[in-house]
Amino acid sequence: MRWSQAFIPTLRDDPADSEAVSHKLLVRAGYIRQLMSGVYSMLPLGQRVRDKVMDVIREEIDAIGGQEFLLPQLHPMEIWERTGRAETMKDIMMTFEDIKGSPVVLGPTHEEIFATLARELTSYKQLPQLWYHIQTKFRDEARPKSGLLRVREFTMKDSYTFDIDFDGLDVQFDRHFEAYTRIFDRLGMETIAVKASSGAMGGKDSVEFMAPSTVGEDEVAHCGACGYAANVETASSVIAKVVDPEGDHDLEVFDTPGVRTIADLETFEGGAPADRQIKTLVYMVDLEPALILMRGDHSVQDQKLMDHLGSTDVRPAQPDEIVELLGADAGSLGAVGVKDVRIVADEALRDRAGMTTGANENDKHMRGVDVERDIAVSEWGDLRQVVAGEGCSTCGEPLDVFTAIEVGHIFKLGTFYADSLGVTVLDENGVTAPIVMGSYGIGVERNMAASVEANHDDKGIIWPMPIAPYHVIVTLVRVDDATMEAGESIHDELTANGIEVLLDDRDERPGVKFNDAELIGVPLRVTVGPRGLGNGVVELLDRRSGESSEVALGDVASTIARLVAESV
RNA sequence: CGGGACGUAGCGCAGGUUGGUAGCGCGCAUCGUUCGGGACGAUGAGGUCGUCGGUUCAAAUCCGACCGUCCCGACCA
Repeated sequence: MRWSQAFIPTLRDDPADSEAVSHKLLVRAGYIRQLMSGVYSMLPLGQRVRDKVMDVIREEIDAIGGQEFLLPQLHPMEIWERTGRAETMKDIMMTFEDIKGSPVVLGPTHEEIFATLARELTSYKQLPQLWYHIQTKFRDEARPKSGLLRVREFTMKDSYTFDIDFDGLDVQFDRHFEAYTRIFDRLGMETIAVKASSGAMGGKDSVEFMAPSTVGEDEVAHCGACGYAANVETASSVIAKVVDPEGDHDLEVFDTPGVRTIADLETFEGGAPADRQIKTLVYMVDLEPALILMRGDHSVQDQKLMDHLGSTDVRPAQPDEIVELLGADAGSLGAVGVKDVRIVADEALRDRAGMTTGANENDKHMRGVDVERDIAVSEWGDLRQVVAGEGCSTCGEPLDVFTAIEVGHIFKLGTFYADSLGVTVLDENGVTAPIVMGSYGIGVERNMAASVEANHDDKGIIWPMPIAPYHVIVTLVRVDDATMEAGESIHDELTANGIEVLLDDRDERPGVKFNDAELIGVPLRVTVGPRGLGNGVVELLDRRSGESSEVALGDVASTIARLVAESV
């Protein structure tokens, strides 16, 4: 491809409405343009990378036995009602009515559709199956952000497995785990596989592949010593026990004018350190109030709370709901003496004594609280948000906590879809058995962006060879006849060897061309100019290392073909 | 959905408080000089100032409504 004929609109300045590095670079380097919030056009370079990401995924899923389908983007609402997900996913579903007035959904995912096809499976002899497709998904995210990292229209590879039993599911799950590991490696990313909250899928195991990044939306707790890794939505840790004063503690209410926070009470005369306070939070769980008790210096992890309660209808109570329940405002709340309300206490409060907490009267607190003696705890749970430096629950070494991008997610779905859609086969005894399903997703464009997050420098993108839009860029320092001729012959020879070449034949100053080459991130650059040609050589530059070497004209094609073959 | 910011040429921005012929840089076109790390000179093209309404002799500027985009939070298999 000749750059002079290509549409590669590079920009000198960062776009004003971007924050994430991958967003800035993909726009500046001419890969993408935004059409509306969370919706992007793929320009020619972007489309080439997208295609390559899909190729990598396709190769690895084919390698574990995948059969590629292409399912529709338009779904009848009715099929979503059958599994109940029309309701659970209504907030992100794009819907409209067709000309007859029938409700239609722009597919946010395809479990229902694949499961429907799977009803044609009739015998255990046909199992296992591994089906997948790469298709556009629509999710009306409340808040698209960070360029391609969180969008409303995107491409996803989603695969689905069908087995006669859970042992078979385990095998397919493990194969996907291996395939995903290879995919992210080829996409140039370090990923950590973490246990995730099973969420509303009702499945058993769920593993997320996380690429550490400051712009990631998920937080991961990771132990460098033993390898324990979990989304903070499920992570647990061990903490040092706080030693409470010995002896008897008498309940005592005392005045605390103006004290509204844990920190206030720490510094207040007669107050208590945060780890000797009880934090009382009011939540509405399935529309019923509940008290959540935490140690003063701990935060409740909402997802852990939801998992513990077995409900997704959980929210903090409104100020007026709090007053109605306890008779005081947030800042003066406590659970002592509270009856007929569900009280859930964090494990860190077990056996604690002589604690301080709110007295359910504004500007008053209560000291001398022995948790088990004074509070009618209805259940205990691990509700605490893990913090960096706490002990690993497996080996005790300090945990690291960092943000990461979820680049893939694999689920053991179990028989949820089999049950709701009637996906069954006859087993070897002739008995009807539900098919056991797994589902496995990778967002294509999100992985493009995540790869850029992991592969760039201050000059621009540094694509890993397997997904680079071109393997090599041939930069002509001058566009005189001799240089052009040499450049064209290198381009032709490389192309004949199956190398993808971008020939920068633009009549621009060398600095402009070098900067553009670095910005768009092609891994190899061949610089052709009169200076080298006089000696029969060109310069070969490695984008990532910045190392360059002189290569004789006759050796260019073979040298590059070897480098590309090594790194694709 | 709550909070904040922004919307003026392809891109990045000024102008707005004090209403009166719409500006700067980059990019773009033509010509000339230049040419191994974002050149220089000359000439030029390009804008319903987000939309609608109001105030006014006169609105990019003041007022109102709406639309859009980004950021923080909430939400999110």
